[in-house]
Amino acid sequence: MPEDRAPTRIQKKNRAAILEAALNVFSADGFRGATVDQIAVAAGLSKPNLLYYYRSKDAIYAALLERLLDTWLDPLRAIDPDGDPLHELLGYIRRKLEMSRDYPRESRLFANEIIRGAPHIHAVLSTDLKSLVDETAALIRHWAAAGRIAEVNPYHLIFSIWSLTQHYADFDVQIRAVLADGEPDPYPEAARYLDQVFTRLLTPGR
Amino acid sequence: MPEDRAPTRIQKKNRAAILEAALNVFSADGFRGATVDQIAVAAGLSKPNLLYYYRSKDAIYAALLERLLDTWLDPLRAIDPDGDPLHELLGYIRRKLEMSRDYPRESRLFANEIIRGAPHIHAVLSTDLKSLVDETAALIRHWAAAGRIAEVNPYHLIFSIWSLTQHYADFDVQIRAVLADGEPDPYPEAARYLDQVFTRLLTPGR
DNA sequence: TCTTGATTTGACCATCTGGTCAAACTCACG
DNA sequence: CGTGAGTTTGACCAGATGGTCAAATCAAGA
Repeated sequence: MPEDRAPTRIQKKNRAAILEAALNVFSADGFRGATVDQIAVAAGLSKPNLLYYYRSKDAIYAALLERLLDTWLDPLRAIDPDGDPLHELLGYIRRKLEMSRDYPRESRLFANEIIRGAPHIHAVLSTDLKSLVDETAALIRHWAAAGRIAEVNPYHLIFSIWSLTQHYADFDVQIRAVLADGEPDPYPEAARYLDQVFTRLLTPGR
Repeated sequence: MPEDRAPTRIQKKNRAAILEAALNVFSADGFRGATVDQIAVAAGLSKPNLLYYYRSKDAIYAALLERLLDTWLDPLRAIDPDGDPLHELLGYIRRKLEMSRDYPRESRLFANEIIRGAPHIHAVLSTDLKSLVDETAALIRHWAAAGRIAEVNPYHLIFSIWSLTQHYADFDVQIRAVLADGEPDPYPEAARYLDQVFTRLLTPGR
């Protein structure tokens, strides 16, 4: 599988199928819990065939993480420094919550990686992620200094947004077990609740 | 290993050592990632010796989860229905955050179990946990109806408390990677931030 | 001290798992 | 159609892993 040449039609198709299958398997069973055979079957390939496209289990996992990291941070990058602060932040929260709803596998994949100590992406966290968060924190601080939102610790604000939104994907079973009686879909109410929380937190003036 | 007779001194000592070692290993590597040998070594026993005390890897894991579940829910049970609502809820939040700080292994163990779909404790979630949450939700609703705290969805309030506090244990590496510059211990600031969030959310009267 | 049940262990096993390899097959293009 | 690169596979391997077992060792009460 020459990596310098342009990928053939079959390469594109199979690589895509492998990553899709790997996302299913890794997010459900974790890195150690997943087996190459499982991924191969899910991708509709034999094990040696899969290893023809990715050298190793590690390589699949690494490719998957890399491809997803950008998508995952896009909502944060989409905050407009020139927009209305409260509107921008509530919009970010809404987008993150929608990502939990629409991409729970991705959320669980990252959660698992971080819980394990981020062995594969620690470098990215303390460089790319850190700078992105530093920038956003500066922006939030600037907004607060101008009196346009309340004074809050910008880093912990960001952590709390990540935590609250991703919780609905990562702890889905627990949430559904507790809410078993009523509405089966927790997301509409979650959206209302988070809006309430952050509106009350961020609205300036006592 | 007679299970009906009273445990001997050696049984007590070794079972405790095994559970302590298993907590380390399972919380760091997950169920599939952990090996019986690893746990045995960490407990200072040979593998067959360990399997003399617990029939299987599954049995160790089950015993560990069972022993921890109660401890984990104690702070919720400690809420006093006759106390001051805001004080009780902020106290619960503080206790949960302290548990994240002092028992991160337990937090990660549960997080891992839930993310995997709670295969071992799903029954407990939809019975014991659910009733405990239902009770607390009723209490919160009652407080809100009496105008003593703001009107909030009590279930999502509880979810948000779990989410925000456990985040500091489960996503520790990420938090420290992002905060790398300043104070190495995020907990004091986290406590202040969470206090601010929930005080603003719950204080009644717009 | 003797005896009996509790404890410990070395050797072993079946299965699973990540990965290899040579050979076979397929596809696109001249 | 012929050909060479790209693709697929059955057979295989070494190491890891959960678990077993008979035999050896130890602890404590009679």
